Amino acid sequence: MKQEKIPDVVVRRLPLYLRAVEDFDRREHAIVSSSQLGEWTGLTPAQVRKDLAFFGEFGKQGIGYNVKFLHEQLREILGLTTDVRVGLVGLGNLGRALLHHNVDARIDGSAVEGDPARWVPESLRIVAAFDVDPQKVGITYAQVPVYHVDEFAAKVRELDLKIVVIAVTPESAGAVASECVKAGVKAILNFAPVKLDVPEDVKVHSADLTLELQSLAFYTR
Amino acid sequence: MKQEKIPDVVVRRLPLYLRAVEDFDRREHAIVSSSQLGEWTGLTPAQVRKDLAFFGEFGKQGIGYNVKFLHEQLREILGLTTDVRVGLVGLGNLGRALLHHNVDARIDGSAVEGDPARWVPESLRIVAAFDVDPQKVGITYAQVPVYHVDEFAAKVRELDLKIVVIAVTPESAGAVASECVKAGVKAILNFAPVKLDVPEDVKVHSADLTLELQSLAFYTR
DNA sequence: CTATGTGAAGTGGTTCACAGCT
DNA sequence: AGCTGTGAACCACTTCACATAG
Repeated sequence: MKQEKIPDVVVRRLPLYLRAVEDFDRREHAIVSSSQLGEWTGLTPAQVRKDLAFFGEFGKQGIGYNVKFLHEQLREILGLTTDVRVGLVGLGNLGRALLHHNVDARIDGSAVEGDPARWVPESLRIVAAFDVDPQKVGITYAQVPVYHVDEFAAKVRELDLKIVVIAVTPESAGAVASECVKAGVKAILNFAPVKLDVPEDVKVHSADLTLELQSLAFYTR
Repeated sequence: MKQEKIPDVVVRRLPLYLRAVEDFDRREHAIVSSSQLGEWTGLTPAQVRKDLAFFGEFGKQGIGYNVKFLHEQLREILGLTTDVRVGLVGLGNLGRALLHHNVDARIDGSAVEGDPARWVPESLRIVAAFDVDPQKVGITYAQVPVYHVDEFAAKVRELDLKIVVIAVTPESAGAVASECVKAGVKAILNFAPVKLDVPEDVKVHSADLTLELQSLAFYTR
């Protein structure tokens, strides 16, 4: 292991490994091999090993990886061992659906089979929502308090929001992103169909439905 | 230009170019250069040129690209010049939000500034939804008829659905994907947090909220 | 004999740089 | 002079293959 910069592609695969390991844990495997993880995730065993090697030597040669140990390590690496508090801006249809998703995953949590709670670990949770609509401000939606966007900066600090989900109109998304940057938020999940201009040290992942559909359209001809 | 296989990364950027060109068109530019497109999309001019060169010689040396012509070519390439009919399986919170999104983008369509309709061209539209809940089957939600999943295969053929959006529970997603494959669907947008096993010739794009959030969490430590 | 960790080789996508057209 | 199209150089990630440990 060398503590160099971790490629983004690798970081994007980590949650996949986490999910795989949780599944093996649930199925009571004590040990997993890189081949098994590769099978599960659809990646090559070599890639699994290389990726994990960025962060340490988690396996035993000739044996494989201890499931519980690797699970803990991955949570550690991803920063999921402590609470990661998430804010949501924009309570339109999408924003509300995301809030429902947020609680649903928690409520059916203790349920059997497929156990959705596993997919949204306790540590990663939307704890505050923001909107401009006076009708929405002040209420509690899906167990999450809704504040006016004017309070955004203050609440980011007060609640120590680490990630912000942007689910507003394309026209407002840029302004919201600026607010995030000003407030010191380093990670943004953007659902608005616009490119957000942010400093290098702020990570933006975009979930742009239209872009996805349009590129899929290419493969239908 | 050489009619080789187009890399997936390139295909994923095409909708971005389309969006950029639409914006330049809206702002009444007759010509764009690869630098301008690069600026808009956040890519290098060289990459823009290389990408477009996969499909033909659309520009004029010393001049740039004709906006209207490039727009038309991109729509052609993406297969958006004819209707692309989309089906949605799963009418939970997320599915319903997607349907609203579907109409909203259309209704405010003629509005000014930022013009959301541009982001969801007429040609790409959810025209049928499916669920198992008898309460939902038979109604029309957000102007889209809701059928029972039992009718899925039949409706895919009847309505010529080209893309299917999966917004069901992780437990059912696999089965729905199989149905898609059987019905000949070649493109799937999957919102369920599971890996779908499909043949090579079927494209799956996954929009996995939890994966995105978890990988973002990495950058917050 | 099994499976990790890792240099070395390979692959594929990006950037450079320039010929050629306007 | 300005800008495209493209071979060549470059770079980054992936896969191979093997020394090493159990």
